[in-house]
Amino acid sequence: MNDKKRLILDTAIKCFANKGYHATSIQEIADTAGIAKGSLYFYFKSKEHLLISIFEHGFTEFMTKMQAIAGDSDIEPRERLIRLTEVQFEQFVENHDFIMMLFKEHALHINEDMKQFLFGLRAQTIETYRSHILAIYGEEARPYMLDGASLFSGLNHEYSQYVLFAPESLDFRKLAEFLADRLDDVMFSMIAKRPEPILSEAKIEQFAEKAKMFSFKKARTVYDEISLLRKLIEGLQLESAQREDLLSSIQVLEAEFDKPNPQKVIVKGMLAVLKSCKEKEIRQVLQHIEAYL
Amino acid sequence: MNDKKRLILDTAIKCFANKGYHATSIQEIADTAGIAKGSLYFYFKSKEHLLISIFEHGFTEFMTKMQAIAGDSDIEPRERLIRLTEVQFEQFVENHDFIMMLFKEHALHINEDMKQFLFGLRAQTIETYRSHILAIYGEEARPYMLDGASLFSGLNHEYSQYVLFAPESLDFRKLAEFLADRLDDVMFSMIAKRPEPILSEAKIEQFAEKAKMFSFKKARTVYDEISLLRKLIEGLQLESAQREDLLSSIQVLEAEFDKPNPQKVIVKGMLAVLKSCKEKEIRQVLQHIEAYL
Amino acid sequence: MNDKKRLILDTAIKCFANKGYHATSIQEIADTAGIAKGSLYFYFKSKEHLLISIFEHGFTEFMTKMQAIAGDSDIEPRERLIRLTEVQFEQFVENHDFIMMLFKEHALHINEDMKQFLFGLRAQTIETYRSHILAIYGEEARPYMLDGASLFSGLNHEYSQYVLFAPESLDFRKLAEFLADRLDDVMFSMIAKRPEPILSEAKIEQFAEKAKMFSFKKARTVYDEISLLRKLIEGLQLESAQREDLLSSIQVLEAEFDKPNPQKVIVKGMLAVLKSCKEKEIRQVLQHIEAYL
Amino acid sequence: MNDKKRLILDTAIKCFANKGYHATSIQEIADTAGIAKGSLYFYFKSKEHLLISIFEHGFTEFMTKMQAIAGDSDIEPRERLIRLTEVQFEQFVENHDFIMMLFKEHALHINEDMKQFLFGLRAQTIETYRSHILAIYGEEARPYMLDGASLFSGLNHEYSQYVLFAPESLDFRKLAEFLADRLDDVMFSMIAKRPEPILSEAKIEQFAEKAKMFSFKKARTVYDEISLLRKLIEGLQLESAQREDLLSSIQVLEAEFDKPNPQKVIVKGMLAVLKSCKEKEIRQVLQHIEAYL
DNA sequence: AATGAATGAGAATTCATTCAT
DNA sequence: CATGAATGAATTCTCATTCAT
Repeated sequence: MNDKKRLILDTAIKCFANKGYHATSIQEIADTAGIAKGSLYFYFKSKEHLLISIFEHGFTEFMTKMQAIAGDSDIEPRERLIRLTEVQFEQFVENHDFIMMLFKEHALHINEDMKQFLFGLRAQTIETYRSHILAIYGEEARPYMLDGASLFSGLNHEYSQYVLFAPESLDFRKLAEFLADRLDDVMFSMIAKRPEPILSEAKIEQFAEKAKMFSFKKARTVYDEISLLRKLIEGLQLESAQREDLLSSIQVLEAEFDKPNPQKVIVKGMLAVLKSCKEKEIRQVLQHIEAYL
Repeated sequence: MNDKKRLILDTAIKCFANKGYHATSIQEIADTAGIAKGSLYFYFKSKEHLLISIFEHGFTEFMTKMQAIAGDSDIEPRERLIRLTEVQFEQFVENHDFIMMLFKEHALHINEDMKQFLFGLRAQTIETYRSHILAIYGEEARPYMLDGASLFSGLNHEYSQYVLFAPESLDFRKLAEFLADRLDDVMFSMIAKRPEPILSEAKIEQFAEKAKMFSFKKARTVYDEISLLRKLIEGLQLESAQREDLLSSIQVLEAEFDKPNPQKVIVKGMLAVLKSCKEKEIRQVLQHIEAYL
Repeated sequence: MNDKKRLILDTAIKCFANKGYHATSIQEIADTAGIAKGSLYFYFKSKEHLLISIFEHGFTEFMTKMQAIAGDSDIEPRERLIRLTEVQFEQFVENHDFIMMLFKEHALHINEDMKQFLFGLRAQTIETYRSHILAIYGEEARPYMLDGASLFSGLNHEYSQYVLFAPESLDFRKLAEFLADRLDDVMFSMIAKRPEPILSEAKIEQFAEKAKMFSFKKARTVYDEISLLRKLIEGLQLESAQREDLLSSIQVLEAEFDKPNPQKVIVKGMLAVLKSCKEKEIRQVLQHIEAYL
Repeated sequence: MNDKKRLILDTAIKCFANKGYHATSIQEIADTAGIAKGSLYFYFKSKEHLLISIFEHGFTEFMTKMQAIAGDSDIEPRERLIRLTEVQFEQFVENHDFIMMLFKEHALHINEDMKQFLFGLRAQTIETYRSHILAIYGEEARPYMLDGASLFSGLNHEYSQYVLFAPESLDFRKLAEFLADRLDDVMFSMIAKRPEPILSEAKIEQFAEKAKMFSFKKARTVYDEISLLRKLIEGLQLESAQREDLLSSIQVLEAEFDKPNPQKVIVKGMLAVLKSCKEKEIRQVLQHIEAYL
């Protein structure tokens, strides 16, 4: 990577970490980096793409080291988990600003891709912990592997904050061992006492489902929404050409939702057509319908 | 509280929870609430104050219930912690959008007050857990009370996500008990094995210090500001023509402020000239000087 | 129409007439109208839409008067053509700036709709002249109706320039009569001497075809365009979610065009989805496909 | 001419013909030509000059052939006009993109020279036609030579469009003859019927005058400018605070210019204050004053 | 109380032009 | 000659806030 590009990237990370993505202007990044605003656009085609680049670089750098350890089967599982945690903390320090940025704006849903990516990341973390737990504690631990993974993730996340704010006062190796010991504590206890687990594959799945299609609400059925929409549009004063367009898209929409497997694209497309109406109320209804996707 | 005000507040919470504070426009809130943009300003004097109001209401609602339990000494400590956790989850569901908003934009540092407030909140949570730990596990647990509090906080936070996204599939009482059991696991283990604690009062203090003072300002006089300005400008690499322009406007500025009745126009004019410097720091100083008018 | 909206519209027409669409900035329009830049956006959602509004209003105003005359069968055909021409000149003066704008930037192909509209306009003019010629000169003139219409259009266009720049020195009635006399001259001559006509339905059609799909590198069928689109999108680096969306909309698009009566809305909708790609080349292909509607 | 220069020129013509001058970026031309943006500036000192070069080359190429014919007194006048027209059409095909560009953006008034040039071109065309008409139809045609020239120009222009869009389907010789025949029709008719002419030398002159001076400036002294400024500002409806600000800056301005060595900074500053007025006229005056620095 | 038109500062982005290599 | 990185002014557009009604 180009020096200047790197400079911009690093500066942007710092700025985003300080004030958040939205509160940081391109001008600010350029000023801080000591370059002209236009130059930034030579390297990154938009603010959004700058953020995406940050993520790409941040994670590849971060992940390569992590995965080298995670995949090293020479190391015994418990030690591997400890090393993983230790290296994670080291990486936190090394990529302090990047991680800080993530901590600050937990959900940087700039676009759908980003959302999917961040969501997938979390899923992967839990997955890694789960497999380590199975490897460390054996088949007996299977019912608790998801709870164990979540518990460890929680502990990890909590101490990460201390790592981020005052890294010099912590011995990462010791901290990782400490956390592994605590995982031992809860795992051995659960294996011994056999409480009912909280999390199951099904629940995690359910959670994933929900989290993904968030920002959606329902209150009315799609059909209610669609017929409300029709009424609203009929009430507008429109050119006959536009009116016809809108009403036929509503028809298509209805037909699509009637099918056993409505095609997402068609719904999206019709909504896009309907979005040519700027009416407040209509927009709202469209958002609601969008939520059914 | 007025109905309309409540409506705006709830709508805003929902919007902020969906898209984040910065990505939500006042227009959007007004539209969603079905009121005029101007009306919003009748109830809240700015977007910032709207957010602050959200926090005030969100937390008072949230905290009153929590504190009723936390302070009820009739309940035995362990049970109290469980109830506290349970009620917390219930509150998460009840104030779903508000909590979602907090989760999404972890650090809403709109202004210094907000920052202090959010920071204090975290401190208070840890404090509550700590005192409960001491009460539950006795003096032996004292060296581990901070680690215990942090561990519990981490577990809590992790499962909170499941609570937020799929509350209907979780039994909060059972979950709270489960988490208390896990706290038992780690506390008893630590008390038994006496490992070296990770956190100490001193370290927490140090962390607090670091986290708090990330940005700060100090009051200066106009003359301080002006001389700071001169230094900054002298430090810049400029064309001699521009440099001269800038330095002479500083001179005029100083001379003007020295007069018994500085002419506002001249000050304004000189500031306008100086604004040709796009440097962030200089801009800031100019803003400060502008404030003296 | 709102006063302020009208003011903005009129000002914009004037500015566009003076310097052309591209060379006129929004700031300039706002300044000239004596309003704030933001206000303009309250009434028109973009510069492009401002232009579209100008066209809509300009033409409806213009056309209503023209069509009242064109459709008045009480008036004898030759007199009707004269009156049409006369009123056209009067309208040129009344809507001076608007017409000036059209003269200046002959092809304001801001978007495909605009292009189609302007093109249709010309077709309609020729059509009007043609029917008048048939009515005036009878069946004998049929072989020359297209040439006649073009000749008259040419004469008309040429003298329109004088009308626009120095209307006060011209008597529109006399000018219209003069032009009608000249049409007589050429029509009678052609009817008498029966030269080979230059234009035929087929040639006009051919011309229309060419002119419409201009800016196209080569004429392709919809299917070619769609498969080109697929290739382009497959070549992009996209998140799997978006990629899937795009590819399935292409599939729907193909399926729709395969049907005997493709539904316009569905095509529009799919195009709307595909427009999320901002790539220049893709955009172009989308415009081409749009043209098939 | 250098190969590379020719390449750039041709590419630019093509781009300008496709999208218009303003809508085409230098980057686009460079990309299409397959050269670096900077290289373009080696051959042409600006986008404007590139356009001017296009015109120069386009017209010299175009005109040399035309003028060879126009000036060939061996050819009998009517035949000369036909040949002229024929060659014109041939040239249209040969320089298709260049002509297309002219048709698209009818008035490329990039600067005053360009305007004069394009205007002169039109005048010259009319002049050529006029002299041919006199030569063909004799002194009797004198009263109608201007109308005849305009009529022929109109016919010519109209059919040029067909030539541009579908050249392959037209026989240029036949078309030219056809148009000459139509000129015969109208000229003989006018000579016979002696209608009142529409155009006269005086009117053409008047038209030229009007068309030429659409924008103009005249030099004033600083003091004139300043007092104009004061009048303009006094004519504005302003808050008393702002009004005072502005008027006092005008006073300072006047005082400063009265001094033997006006301080540049102060002038600049005052102008900056005055720029808070967004009025177009005021802005203009400010620019003029700025020029005195 | 409520509205929505109006504002203008500031945001992202584009682009002609320059310049060191 | 050629390049492409760098610039910064200008442009379109957004949005929190104000204000007359």
